[in-house]
Amino acid sequence: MDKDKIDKKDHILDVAERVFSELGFDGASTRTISGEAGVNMAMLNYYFGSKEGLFLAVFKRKIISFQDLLKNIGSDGTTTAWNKIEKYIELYTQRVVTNNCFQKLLYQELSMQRRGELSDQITDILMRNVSEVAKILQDGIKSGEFNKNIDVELVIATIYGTKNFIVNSPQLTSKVLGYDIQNEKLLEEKFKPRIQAYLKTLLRSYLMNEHDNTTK
Amino acid sequence: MDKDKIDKKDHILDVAERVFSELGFDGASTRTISGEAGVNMAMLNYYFGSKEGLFLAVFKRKIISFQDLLKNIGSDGTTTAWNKIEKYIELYTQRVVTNNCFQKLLYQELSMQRRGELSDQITDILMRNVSEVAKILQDGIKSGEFNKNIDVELVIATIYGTKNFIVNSPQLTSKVLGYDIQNEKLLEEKFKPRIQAYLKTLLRSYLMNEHDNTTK
DNA sequence: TTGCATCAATCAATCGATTGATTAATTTTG
DNA sequence: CAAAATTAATCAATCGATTGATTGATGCAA
Repeated sequence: MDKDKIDKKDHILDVAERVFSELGFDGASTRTISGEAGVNMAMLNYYFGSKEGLFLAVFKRKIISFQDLLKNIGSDGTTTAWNKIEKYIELYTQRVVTNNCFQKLLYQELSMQRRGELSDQITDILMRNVSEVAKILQDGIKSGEFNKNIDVELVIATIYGTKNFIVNSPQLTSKVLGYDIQNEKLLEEKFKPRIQAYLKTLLRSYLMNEHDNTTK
Repeated sequence: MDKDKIDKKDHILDVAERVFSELGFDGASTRTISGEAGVNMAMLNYYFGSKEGLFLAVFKRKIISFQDLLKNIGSDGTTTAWNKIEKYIELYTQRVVTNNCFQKLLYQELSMQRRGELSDQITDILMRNVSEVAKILQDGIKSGEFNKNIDVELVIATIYGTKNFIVNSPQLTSKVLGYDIQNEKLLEEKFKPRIQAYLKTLLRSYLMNEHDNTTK
């Protein structure tokens, strides 16, 4: 049945996403992926053409959900810039919790500039996210809600970077934080509220308190 | 002569550092490294035991000098905690500018948890850096210099994460910042002063301004 | 319905290439 | 000479990919 075929492809993509996330593109062999997915090696090439084709398929499937989520952010005209930032932090951290394997894979791949076409696609999509946040910040400056001297671009680097550091080096951060970042339950119950509260306090301090930031 | 041997080893390490940085651990074959270094393949194993040993040697050479510098900052009893943080930011960003290829490699490797022993060793060494900063922060809290509600561990994640985000996804951040992060001259002249000023302002706001951070 | 053809799906087996590592022979050095 | 350094050649292992054979389901003709 056609449904079975789609389910199987989807299952392979699920497994591939996890294995790629854990081992990277090079480290994840087609044998490992097919083995863990419970399918014959040849099926990967049969369905996706090549290892790289499989990798791209994993990404494209996710990319679609990216773009849908994007539309709900920043378009609300009835609230303050700070409320938008808070809302964004909440949405963003939630997505990290539920997709942290993929998030890791995403920035892993982005940091290896090999496979140029793919890197360009990822960059373009992430740029839309970035532009959205930048717009919120700039609106907040214009309205006087935020300090006029803030470094918009580096604030964005802090939001994404703080999260990435934790997600992409779980071995290190688990040691630093004192609990296992890779445990889903702990991630949801302990990490999520903590980083949400932290990012809100950190950004409110920087964006809304008085300080001189003459150099830029 | 003994000096020649050390020089040759050092030359291999130089080349290996560059090739690893460009291609990652997996992508860099021992043949490529030995070829570009102009030595026989077997010399890598002769000197460093294995590919992993070579990688570790590259890593250790880089990290040791930095750790000495860091310890000197932390142990200075004549200055404030904030001055130590400022000093650390300066030292750290300088390090990133002159070693950004290696910095990228470092966190690339850390984000792949494969090669357990290697990851563990990297984690241990980085933990020493982290602990040093944590100690400065905690001392600042005790002395009343910093807000008592700050999230020490996540502040560290912000310092390292902000930098990593920029260094590890240069394609994206170059677009965001408007200039090429991979250009050494621009990195030194534009990026370094900018991120130094930003991190100082950001952290001073969070660490020293009044704010409630009840949730943690 | 029966018999035949078609086609996607799946499999074990194997391909050539490349990997990191090792050997044994050779050269250099002290 | 003896030890250390260096080499070419080769090792077994693994990689991604491809092959030809087989399966089972489907459609169609008689």
